[in-house]
Amino acid sequence: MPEIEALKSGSSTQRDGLNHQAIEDYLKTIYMLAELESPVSTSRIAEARDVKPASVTSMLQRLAKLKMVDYKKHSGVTLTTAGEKVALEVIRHHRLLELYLMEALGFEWDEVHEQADILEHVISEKLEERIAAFLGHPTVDPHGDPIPAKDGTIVAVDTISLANLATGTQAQITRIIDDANSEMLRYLAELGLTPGTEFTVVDIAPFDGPFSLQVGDNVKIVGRTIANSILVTFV
Amino acid sequence: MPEIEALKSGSSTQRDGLNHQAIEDYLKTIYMLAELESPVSTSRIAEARDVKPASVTSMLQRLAKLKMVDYKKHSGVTLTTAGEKVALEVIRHHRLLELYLMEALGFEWDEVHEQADILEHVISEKLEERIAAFLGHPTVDPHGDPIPAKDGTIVAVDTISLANLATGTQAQITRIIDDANSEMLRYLAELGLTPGTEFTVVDIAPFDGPFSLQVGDNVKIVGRTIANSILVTFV
DNA sequence: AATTAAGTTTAGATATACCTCAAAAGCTAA
DNA sequence: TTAGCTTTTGAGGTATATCTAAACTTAATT
Repeated sequence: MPEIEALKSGSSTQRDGLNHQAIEDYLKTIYMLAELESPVSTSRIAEARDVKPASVTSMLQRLAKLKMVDYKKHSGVTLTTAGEKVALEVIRHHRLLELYLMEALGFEWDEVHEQADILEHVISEKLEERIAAFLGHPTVDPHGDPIPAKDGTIVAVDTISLANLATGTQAQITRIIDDANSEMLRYLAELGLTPGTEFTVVDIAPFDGPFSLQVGDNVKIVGRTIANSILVTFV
Repeated sequence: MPEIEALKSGSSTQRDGLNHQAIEDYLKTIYMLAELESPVSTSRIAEARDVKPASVTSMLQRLAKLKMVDYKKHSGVTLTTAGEKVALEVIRHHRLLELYLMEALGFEWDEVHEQADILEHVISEKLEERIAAFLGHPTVDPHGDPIPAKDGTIVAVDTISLANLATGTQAQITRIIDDANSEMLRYLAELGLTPGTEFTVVDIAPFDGPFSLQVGDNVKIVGRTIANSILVTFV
Protein backbone atom coordinates (compact mmCIF):
# COMPACT_ATOMS: atom_id res chain seq x y z
CA MET A 1 0.00 0.00 0.00
CA PRO A 2 1.88 2.95 -1.26
CA GLU A 3 -0.46 5.42 0.42
CA ILE A 4 0.71 4.29 3.79
CA GLU A 5 4.27 5.04 2.83
CA ALA A 6 3.22 8.47 1.71
CA LEU A 7 1.62 9.21 5.02
CA LYS A 8 4.60 8.05 6.98
CA SER A 9 6.80 10.92 6.10
CA GLY A 10 3.94 13.26 6.68
CA SER A 11 4.23 12.38 10.29
CA SER A 12 7.96 12.57 10.84
CA THR A 13 8.54 15.08 13.57
CA GLN A 14 11.87 16.07 14.99
CA ARG A 15 12.43 12.98 17.01
CA ASP A 16 16.18 13.54 17.02
CA GLY A 17 16.35 14.37 20.69
CA LEU A 18 17.13 18.04 20.62
CA ASN A 19 14.54 20.70 20.44
CA HIS A 20 16.33 23.04 18.16
CA GLN A 21 13.92 25.87 18.50
CA ALA A 22 14.64 26.73 22.13
CA ILE A 23 18.35 26.19 21.81
CA GLU A 24 18.60 28.33 18.72
CA ASP A 25 16.56 31.06 20.29
CA TYR A 26 18.80 31.16 23.34
CA LEU A 27 21.93 31.26 21.24
CA LYS A 28 20.50 34.02 19.11
CA THR A 29 19.54 35.98 22.20
CA ILE A 30 22.98 35.55 23.69
CA TYR A 31 24.64 36.59 20.46
CA MET A 32 22.61 39.74 20.23
CA LEU A 33 23.04 40.65 23.89
CA ALA A 34 26.76 40.04 23.63
CA GLU A 35 26.94 42.84 21.09
CA LEU A 36 25.89 45.18 23.86
CA GLU A 37 27.84 43.62 26.70
CA SER A 38 29.87 40.47 27.02
CA PRO A 39 29.88 38.15 28.87
CA VAL A 40 26.10 38.09 29.01
CA SER A 41 24.49 37.80 32.42
CA THR A 42 21.74 35.42 33.35
CA SER A 43 19.31 38.17 34.19
CA ARG A 44 19.87 39.97 30.91
CA ILE A 45 18.90 36.80 29.08
CA ALA A 46 15.94 36.24 31.36
CA GLU A 47 14.67 39.72 30.61
CA ALA A 48 15.13 39.33 26.90
CA ARG A 49 13.41 35.98 26.78
CA ASP A 50 10.83 36.87 29.35
CA VAL A 51 11.51 33.92 31.62
CA LYS A 52 12.80 33.64 35.16
CA PRO A 53 16.55 33.71 35.77
CA ALA A 54 16.38 30.22 37.19
CA SER A 55 15.15 28.90 33.87
CA VAL A 56 17.98 30.62 32.11
CA THR A 57 20.52 29.06 34.41
CA SER A 58 19.36 25.57 33.62
CA MET A 59 19.36 26.26 29.93
CA LEU A 60 22.88 27.68 30.17
CA GLN A 61 24.01 24.50 31.83
CA ARG A 62 22.49 22.56 29.01
CA LEU A 63 24.11 24.76 26.41
CA ALA A 64 27.44 24.41 28.20
CA LYS A 65 27.15 20.64 28.06
CA LEU A 66 26.54 20.96 24.33
CA LYS A 67 29.68 23.11 24.07
CA MET A 68 27.66 25.96 22.70
CA VAL A 69 28.62 28.40 25.41
CA ASP A 70 31.47 28.97 27.82
CA TYR A 71 29.81 29.14 31.13
CA LYS A 72 31.19 29.56 34.61
CA LYS A 73 28.83 30.00 37.53
CA HIS A 74 28.09 33.54 38.46
CA SER A 75 30.11 35.04 35.69
CA GLY A 76 27.83 35.05 32.69
CA VAL A 77 28.23 33.31 29.34
CA THR A 78 29.94 33.80 26.04
CA LEU A 79 29.28 31.81 22.91
CA THR A 80 31.80 29.22 21.80
CA THR A 81 32.75 29.11 18.15
CA ALA A 82 30.16 26.41 17.66
CA GLY A 83 27.52 28.43 19.45
CA GLU A 84 28.26 31.52 17.48
CA LYS A 85 28.01 29.56 14.28
CA VAL A 86 24.53 28.41 15.16
CA ALA A 87 23.48 31.88 16.22
CA LEU A 88 24.73 33.41 13.01
CA GLU A 89 22.97 30.80 10.94
CA VAL A 90 19.69 31.53 12.64
CA ILE A 91 20.17 35.26 12.25
CA ARG A 92 21.04 34.73 8.62
CA HIS A 93 17.87 32.76 8.14
CA HIS A 94 15.85 35.39 9.89
CA ARG A 95 17.11 38.29 7.88
CA LEU A 96 17.02 36.50 4.57
CA LEU A 97 13.46 35.51 5.28
CA GLU A 98 12.43 39.03 6.16
CA LEU A 99 13.83 40.32 2.95
CA TYR A 100 12.38 37.46 0.96
CA LEU A 101 8.91 37.92 2.33
CA MET A 102 9.02 41.54 1.26
CA GLU A 103 10.68 41.13 -2.10
CA ALA A 104 9.06 37.96 -3.30
CA LEU A 105 5.71 38.01 -1.60
CA GLY A 106 4.90 41.64 -1.13
CA PHE A 107 4.81 41.79 2.64
CA GLU A 108 5.19 45.08 4.41
CA TRP A 109 8.11 46.16 6.47
CA ASP A 110 6.35 45.68 9.75
CA GLU A 111 4.77 42.32 8.99
CA VAL A 112 7.74 40.13 8.36
CA HIS A 113 9.38 39.79 11.71
CA GLU A 114 6.95 37.38 13.33
CA GLN A 115 6.77 34.98 10.45
CA ALA A 116 10.54 35.04 10.05
CA ASP A 117 10.96 34.25 13.72
CA ILE A 118 9.18 30.98 13.21
CA LEU A 119 10.51 30.06 9.79
CA GLU A 120 14.12 30.74 10.73
CA HIS A 121 14.26 27.47 12.67
CA VAL A 122 12.81 25.21 10.05
CA ILE A 123 14.15 26.08 6.63
CA SER A 124 16.61 23.65 5.15
CA GLU A 125 20.06 24.57 3.94
CA LYS A 126 18.84 24.17 0.44
CA LEU A 127 15.89 26.46 0.89
CA GLU A 128 18.12 29.03 2.53
CA GLU A 129 20.44 28.82 -0.43
CA ARG A 130 17.64 29.23 -2.96
CA ILE A 131 16.25 32.20 -1.13
CA ALA A 132 19.66 33.83 -0.92
CA ALA A 133 20.22 33.23 -4.61
CA PHE A 134 16.82 34.66 -5.50
CA LEU A 135 17.70 37.79 -3.59
CA GLY A 136 21.14 38.03 -5.14
CA HIS A 137 22.98 37.15 -1.96
CA PRO A 138 22.15 40.35 -0.10
CA THR A 139 24.14 41.62 2.85
CA VAL A 140 21.50 43.79 4.46
CA ASP A 141 17.90 43.11 5.45
CA PRO A 142 14.90 45.46 5.21
CA HIS A 143 15.69 47.01 8.57
CA GLY A 144 19.26 47.66 7.60
CA ASP A 145 20.53 44.82 9.72
CA PRO A 146 23.50 43.03 8.20
CA ILE A 147 22.91 39.49 6.95
CA PRO A 148 25.71 37.15 8.01
CA ALA A 149 27.22 35.28 5.08
CA LYS A 150 27.26 31.50 5.07
CA ASP A 151 30.80 31.50 6.42
CA GLY A 152 29.81 33.71 9.32
CA THR A 153 31.27 36.93 7.99
CA ILE A 154 29.26 40.05 8.56
CA VAL A 155 29.60 43.22 6.59
CA ALA A 156 29.64 45.68 9.45
CA VAL A 157 28.82 49.29 8.76
CA ASP A 158 30.02 51.90 11.19
CA THR A 159 26.94 53.54 12.54
CA ILE A 160 26.00 55.97 15.23
CA SER A 161 22.64 56.51 16.88
CA LEU A 162 20.63 59.41 15.54
CA ALA A 163 20.24 60.47 19.17
CA ASN A 164 23.93 61.36 19.25
CA LEU A 165 23.89 63.71 16.29
CA ALA A 166 24.30 67.47 16.64
CA THR A 167 22.16 70.09 14.92
CA GLY A 168 23.22 70.64 11.35
CA THR A 169 24.55 67.15 10.82
CA GLN A 170 23.81 65.42 7.51
CA ALA A 171 23.37 61.70 7.65
CA GLN A 172 21.73 58.68 6.10
CA ILE A 173 19.61 56.11 7.87
CA THR A 174 21.27 52.72 7.68
CA ARG A 175 19.46 50.69 10.23
CA ILE A 176 16.46 50.54 12.50
CA ILE A 177 17.03 48.67 15.71
CA ASP A 178 14.11 46.89 17.31
CA ASP A 179 12.52 45.03 14.49
CA ALA A 180 10.01 43.48 16.86
CA ASN A 181 8.03 46.61 17.35
CA SER A 182 5.91 46.69 14.25
CA GLU A 183 3.97 49.72 15.40
CA MET A 184 7.11 51.78 15.39
CA LEU A 185 8.11 50.36 12.04
CA ARG A 186 4.75 51.24 10.57
CA TYR A 187 5.08 54.72 11.96
CA LEU A 188 8.58 55.16 10.58
CA ALA A 189 7.53 53.90 7.19
CA GLU A 190 4.72 56.45 7.22
CA LEU A 191 7.17 59.20 8.00
CA GLY A 192 9.38 57.91 5.21
CA LEU A 193 12.22 57.19 7.60
CA THR A 194 13.53 53.91 6.24
CA PRO A 195 17.07 52.70 5.63
CA GLY A 196 18.65 54.69 2.82
CA THR A 197 16.86 57.93 3.62
CA GLU A 198 19.13 60.99 3.81
CA PHE A 199 18.37 63.86 6.14
CA THR A 200 19.76 66.83 8.00
CA VAL A 201 19.20 67.50 11.68
CA VAL A 202 17.66 70.96 11.72
CA ASP A 203 16.72 71.22 15.36
CA ILE A 204 17.07 69.42 18.65
CA ALA A 205 14.65 70.61 21.29
CA PRO A 206 16.13 71.01 24.77
CA PHE A 207 15.42 68.82 27.81
CA ASP A 208 15.52 65.58 25.89
CA GLY A 209 13.16 67.04 23.38
CA PRO A 210 12.45 65.76 19.89
CA PHE A 211 14.66 65.94 16.81
CA SER A 212 13.58 67.81 13.71
CA LEU A 213 14.86 66.20 10.55
CA GLN A 214 14.88 67.77 7.13
CA VAL A 215 14.05 65.07 4.60
CA GLY A 216 13.85 66.49 1.11
CA ASP A 217 11.38 69.32 1.35
CA ASN A 218 9.74 68.10 4.52
CA VAL A 219 10.61 68.27 8.16
CA LYS A 220 9.94 65.18 10.22
CA ILE A 221 9.93 65.23 13.97
CA VAL A 222 10.90 62.24 16.06
CA GLY A 223 11.19 61.73 19.80
CA ARG A 224 14.06 60.34 21.79
CA THR A 225 12.91 56.76 21.80
CA ILE A 226 12.79 56.65 18.06
CA ALA A 227 16.03 58.61 17.72
CA ASN A 228 17.70 55.94 19.80
CA SER A 229 16.49 53.22 17.50
CA ILE A 230 17.70 54.81 14.31
CA LEU A 231 21.30 54.19 13.37
CA VAL A 232 22.90 56.41 10.78
CA THR A 233 26.07 56.94 8.78
CA PHE A 234 27.44 60.29 7.69
CA VAL A 235 27.04 61.32 4.08
CA MET B 1 16.59 49.74 26.07
CA PRO B 2 14.87 49.07 22.80
CA GLU B 3 17.22 46.24 21.92
CA ILE B 4 15.81 44.15 24.70
CA GLU B 5 12.36 44.57 23.29
CA ALA B 6 13.59 43.52 19.92
CA LEU B 7 15.03 40.34 21.31
CA LYS B 8 11.92 39.47 23.21
CA SER B 9 9.86 38.56 20.25
CA GLY B 10 12.78 36.72 18.81
CA SER B 11 12.33 34.30 21.59
CA SER B 12 8.61 33.85 21.61
CA THR B 13 7.92 30.20 21.10
CA GLN B 14 4.52 28.59 20.94
CA ARG B 15 3.71 28.81 24.58
CA ASP B 16 0.03 28.60 23.81
CA GLY B 17 -0.43 25.17 25.28
CA LEU B 18 -1.01 23.06 22.21
CA ASN B 19 1.68 21.52 20.20
CA HIS B 20 0.06 21.89 16.84
CA GLN B 21 2.52 19.82 14.92
CA ALA B 22 1.57 16.43 16.28
CA ILE B 23 -2.14 17.14 16.33
CA GLU B 24 -2.13 18.39 12.79
CA ASP B 25 -0.14 15.42 11.61
CA TYR B 26 -2.58 13.01 13.20
CA LEU B 27 -5.56 14.77 11.68
CA LYS B 28 -3.92 14.78 8.30
CA THR B 29 -3.14 11.10 8.60
CA ILE B 30 -6.69 10.30 9.62
CA TYR B 31 -8.07 12.35 6.77
CA MET B 32 -5.97 10.57 4.22
CA LEU B 33 -6.61 7.13 5.62
CA ALA B 34 -10.33 7.86 5.73
CA GLU B 35 -10.27 8.24 1.96
CA LEU B 36 -9.36 4.58 1.77
CA GLU B 37 -11.54 3.30 4.59
CA SER B 38 -13.65 5.01 7.17
CA PRO B 39 -13.86 4.91 10.14
CA VAL B 40 -10.11 4.64 10.52
CA SER B 41 -8.75 2.03 12.87
CA THR B 42 -6.14 2.58 15.55
CA SER B 43 -3.69 0.18 14.01
CA ARG B 44 -3.99 1.76 10.57
CA ILE B 45 -2.97 5.07 12.08
CA ALA B 46 -0.21 3.45 14.09
CA GLU B 47 1.22 1.94 10.93
CA ALA B 48 1.02 5.15 9.00
CA ARG B 49 2.64 7.18 11.73
CA ASP B 50 5.07 4.48 12.71
CA VAL B 51 4.15 4.43 16.38
CA LYS B 52 2.60 1.81 18.61
CA PRO B 53 -1.20 1.45 18.71
CA ALA B 54 -1.20 2.40 22.36
CA SER B 55 0.23 5.78 21.47
CA VAL B 56 -2.47 6.26 18.90
CA THR B 57 -5.19 5.46 21.37
CA SER B 58 -4.05 8.12 23.76
CA MET B 59 -3.75 10.66 21.00
CA LEU B 60 -7.23 9.80 19.81
CA GLN B 61 -8.54 10.42 23.28
CA ARG B 62 -6.82 13.76 23.25
CA LEU B 63 -8.24 14.62 19.84
CA ALA B 64 -11.69 13.55 20.97
CA LYS B 65 -11.47 15.89 23.92
CA LEU B 66 -10.59 18.65 21.49
CA LYS B 67 -13.66 17.73 19.41
CA MET B 68 -11.49 17.03 16.43
CA VAL B 69 -12.59 13.44 16.03
CA ASP B 70 -15.56 11.30 16.83
CA TYR B 71 -14.16 8.45 18.77
CA LYS B 72 -15.77 5.47 20.40
CA LYS B 73 -13.61 2.80 21.92
CA HIS B 74 -12.89 -0.13 19.67
CA SER B 75 -14.68 1.32 16.69
CA GLY B 76 -12.20 3.61 15.01
CA VAL B 77 -12.40 7.34 14.41
CA THR B 78 -13.84 9.78 11.97
CA LEU B 79 -13.00 13.44 11.78
CA THR B 80 -15.50 15.98 13.04
CA THR B 81 -16.20 19.01 10.91
CA ALA B 82 -13.63 20.89 12.96
CA GLY B 83 -11.07 18.14 12.57
CA GLU B 84 -11.61 17.92 8.85
CA LYS B 85 -11.20 21.64 8.57
CA VAL B 86 -7.81 21.48 10.24
CA ALA B 87 -6.76 18.51 8.13
CA LEU B 88 -7.76 20.24 4.93
CA GLU B 89 -5.93 23.38 5.94
CA VAL B 90 -2.75 21.45 6.55
CA ILE B 91 -3.11 19.59 3.29
CA ARG B 92 -3.77 22.87 1.52
CA HIS B 93 -0.62 24.29 3.03
CA HIS B 94 1.38 21.27 2.05
CA ARG B 95 0.31 21.24 -1.56
CA LEU B 96 0.57 24.96 -2.03
CA LEU B 97 4.05 24.83 -0.58
CA GLU B 98 5.13 22.02 -2.85
CA LEU B 99 3.98 23.90 -5.86
CA TYR B 100 5.46 27.16 -4.61
CA LEU B 101 8.86 25.65 -3.96
CA MET B 102 8.94 24.38 -7.50
CA GLU B 103 7.48 27.39 -9.26
CA ALA B 104 9.09 30.17 -7.29
CA LEU B 105 12.31 28.65 -6.11
CA GLY B 106 13.22 26.11 -8.71
CA PHE B 107 13.05 22.97 -6.63
CA GLU B 108 12.63 19.61 -8.28
CA TRP B 109 9.62 17.42 -8.12
CA ASP B 110 11.14 14.99 -5.70
CA GLU B 111 12.68 17.53 -3.35
CA VAL B 112 9.68 19.44 -2.15
CA HIS B 113 7.82 16.97 -0.01
CA GLU B 114 10.06 16.99 3.04
CA GLN B 115 10.37 20.71 3.32
CA ALA B 116 6.64 21.14 2.77
CA ASP B 117 5.97 18.66 5.53
CA ILE B 118 7.67 20.93 7.99
CA LEU B 119 6.54 24.27 6.66
CA GLU B 120 2.90 23.24 6.42
CA HIS B 121 2.55 23.60 10.17
CA VAL B 122 4.09 27.00 10.57
CA ILE B 123 2.99 29.29 7.79
CA SER B 124 0.54 32.01 8.73
CA GLU B 125 -2.80 32.56 7.07
CA LYS B 126 -1.37 35.59 5.42
CA LEU B 127 1.61 33.78 4.02
CA GLU B 128 -0.63 31.02 2.76
CA GLU B 129 -2.75 33.63 1.04
CA ARG B 130 0.23 35.32 -0.58
CA ILE B 131 1.58 32.05 -1.83
CA ALA B 132 -1.79 31.05 -3.25
CA ALA B 133 -2.11 34.42 -4.96
CA PHE B 134 1.39 34.15 -6.40
CA LEU B 135 0.48 30.81 -7.88
CA GLY B 136 -2.84 32.06 -9.23
CA HIS B 137 -4.93 30.07 -6.75
CA PRO B 138 -4.12 26.68 -8.20
CA THR B 139 -6.27 23.62 -7.64
CA VAL B 140 -3.67 20.94 -8.26
CA ASP B 141 -0.17 20.41 -6.88
CA PRO B 142 2.90 19.10 -8.76
CA HIS B 143 1.92 15.50 -8.12
CA GLY B 144 -1.55 16.06 -9.43
CA ASP B 145 -3.03 16.05 -5.94
CA PRO B 146 -5.95 18.44 -5.58
CA ILE B 147 -5.37 21.50 -3.42
CA PRO B 148 -8.30 22.12 -1.08
CA ALA B 149 -9.67 25.65 -1.36
CA LYS B 150 -9.82 27.87 1.69
CA ASP B 151 -13.45 26.94 2.25
CA GLY B 152 -12.59 23.25 2.23
CA THR B 153 -13.86 22.50 -1.25
CA ILE B 154 -11.81 20.12 -3.31
CA VAL B 155 -11.94 19.88 -7.04
CA ALA B 156 -12.14 16.14 -7.38
CA VAL B 157 -11.13 14.57 -10.66
CA ASP B 158 -12.43 11.12 -11.42
CA THR B 159 -9.39 8.96 -11.75
CA ILE B 160 -8.58 5.32 -12.09
CA SER B 161 -5.34 3.54 -11.36
CA LEU B 162 -3.17 2.83 -14.37
CA ALA B 163 -3.01 -0.72 -13.08
CA ASN B 164 -6.68 -1.15 -14.00
CA LEU B 165 -6.36 -0.14 -17.63
CA ALA B 166 -6.69 -2.59 -20.50
CA THR B 167 -4.37 -2.82 -23.47
CA GLY B 168 -5.16 -0.21 -26.06
CA THR B 169 -6.55 2.31 -23.64
CA GLN B 170 -5.63 5.94 -24.14
CA ALA B 171 -5.31 8.00 -20.99
CA GLN B 172 -3.63 10.95 -19.35
CA ILE B 173 -1.71 10.94 -16.09
CA THR B 174 -3.45 13.12 -13.56
CA ARG B 175 -1.87 12.18 -10.31
CA ILE B 176 0.96 10.32 -8.69
CA ILE B 177 0.11 8.85 -5.33
CA ASP B 178 2.86 8.49 -2.78
CA ASP B 179 4.61 11.80 -2.81
CA ALA B 180 6.89 10.69 -0.02
CA ASN B 181 8.93 8.38 -2.16
CA SER B 182 11.25 10.76 -3.89
CA GLU B 183 13.20 7.98 -5.56
CA MET B 184 10.14 6.89 -7.43
CA LEU B 185 9.32 10.47 -8.32
CA ARG B 186 12.79 11.01 -9.67
CA TYR B 187 12.46 7.88 -11.70
CA LEU B 188 9.09 8.86 -13.08
CA ALA B 189 10.34 12.30 -13.97
CA GLU B 190 13.20 10.67 -15.82
CA LEU B 191 10.77 8.53 -17.76
CA GLY B 192 8.73 11.62 -18.47
CA LEU B 193 5.72 10.23 -16.69
CA THR B 194 4.40 13.30 -14.92
CA PRO B 195 0.88 14.65 -14.50
CA GLY B 196 -0.45 15.83 -17.84
CA THR B 197 1.35 13.21 -19.88
CA GLU B 198 -0.82 11.37 -22.39
CA PHE B 199 -0.16 7.78 -23.31
CA THR B 200 -1.59 4.59 -24.72
CA VAL B 201 -1.27 1.19 -23.09
CA VAL B 202 0.36 -0.92 -25.77
CA ASP B 203 1.05 -4.05 -23.79
CA ILE B 204 0.43 -5.65 -20.44
CA ALA B 205 2.69 -8.57 -19.71
CA PRO B 206 0.97 -11.56 -18.13
CA PHE B 207 1.41 -12.80 -14.55
CA ASP B 208 1.34 -9.33 -13.02
CA GLY B 209 3.95 -8.22 -15.49
CA PRO B 210 4.86 -4.70 -16.47
CA PHE B 211 2.87 -2.23 -18.55
CA SER B 212 4.21 -0.85 -21.80
CA LEU B 213 3.10 2.69 -22.42
CA GLN B 214 3.36 4.54 -25.67
CA VAL B 215 4.31 8.14 -24.93
CA GLY B 216 4.77 10.14 -28.10
CA ASP B 217 7.28 8.16 -30.09
CA ASN B 218 8.67 6.25 -27.16
CA VAL B 219 7.56 3.24 -25.22
CA LYS B 220 8.01 3.36 -21.47
CA ILE B 221 7.77 0.29 -19.31
CA VAL B 222 6.57 0.40 -15.74
CA GLY B 223 6.03 -2.33 -13.17
CA ARG B 224 2.99 -3.02 -11.06
CA THR B 225 4.04 -0.97 -8.07
CA ILE B 226 4.40 2.10 -10.16
CA ALA B 227 1.25 1.37 -12.15
CA ASN B 228 -0.64 1.31 -8.87
CA SER B 229 0.67 4.72 -7.94
CA ILE B 230 -0.29 6.40 -11.16
CA LEU B 231 -3.84 7.67 -11.44
CA VAL B 232 -5.19 8.54 -14.85
CA THR B 233 -8.19 9.99 -16.65
CA PHE B 234 -9.37 8.97 -20.08
CA VAL B 235 -8.71 11.26 -22.99
C1' DA C 1 37.20 43.18 57.06
C1' DA C 2 32.25 43.01 57.64
C1' DT C 3 27.91 44.05 55.93
C1' DT C 4 24.62 44.44 52.58
C1' DA C 5 22.28 44.56 48.16
C1' DA C 6 22.00 42.61 43.92
C1' DG C 7 22.33 39.01 41.15
C1' DT C 8 22.81 33.90 40.53
C1' DT C 9 22.30 29.12 41.36
C1' DT C 10 20.24 25.05 43.45
C1' DA C 11 16.57 22.17 44.82
C1' DG C 12 12.21 20.57 44.59
C1' DA C 13 7.91 20.61 42.39
C1' DT C 14 4.71 21.06 38.22
C1' DA C 15 3.33 20.46 33.72
C1' DT C 16 3.08 18.92 29.01
C1' DA C 17 3.78 16.25 25.11
C1' DC C 18 5.01 12.82 23.40
C1' DC C 19 6.44 7.88 23.57
C1' DT C 20 6.89 2.60 25.10
C1' DC C 21 5.74 -1.98 27.10
C1' DA C 22 3.01 -5.47 29.19
C1' DA C 23 -1.18 -7.06 30.42
C1' DA C 24 -6.11 -6.78 30.51
C1' DA C 25 -10.23 -6.21 27.94
C1' DG C 26 -13.08 -6.29 23.98
C1' DC C 27 -14.51 -7.81 19.48
C1' DT C 28 -15.54 -11.08 15.72
C1' DA C 29 -15.90 -14.92 13.07
C1' DA C 30 -15.28 -19.92 12.74
C1' DT D 1 -17.78 -20.41 22.73
C1' DT D 2 -13.51 -19.73 22.09
C1' DA D 3 -9.24 -18.53 19.43
C1' DG D 4 -7.05 -14.90 17.42
C1' DC D 5 -6.67 -10.39 16.65
C1' DT D 6 -7.23 -5.54 17.87
C1' DT D 7 -7.71 -2.11 21.19
C1' DT D 8 -7.31 -0.06 25.52
C1' DT D 9 -5.48 0.59 30.08
C1' DG D 10 -2.05 1.51 33.30
C1' DA D 11 2.40 2.22 34.67
C1' DG D 12 6.44 4.30 33.44
C1' DG D 13 10.12 6.82 30.62
C1' DT D 14 12.35 10.88 28.40
C1' DA D 15 12.82 15.43 27.27
C1' DT D 16 11.70 20.10 27.78
C1' DA D 17 10.25 24.16 30.17
C1' DT D 18 8.70 26.41 33.76
C1' DC D 19 8.02 28.10 38.74
C1' DT D 20 9.05 29.31 43.89
C1' DA D 21 11.91 29.64 47.64
C1' DA D 22 16.09 29.08 49.76
C1' DA D 23 21.05 29.29 49.49
C1' DC D 24 24.75 31.16 47.75
C1' DT D 25 28.37 34.54 45.30
C1' DT D 26 30.09 38.89 44.11
C1' DA D 27 31.01 43.47 44.38
C1' DA D 28 30.23 47.77 46.45
C1' DT D 29 29.91 50.34 50.89
C1' DT D 30 30.85 51.19 55.19
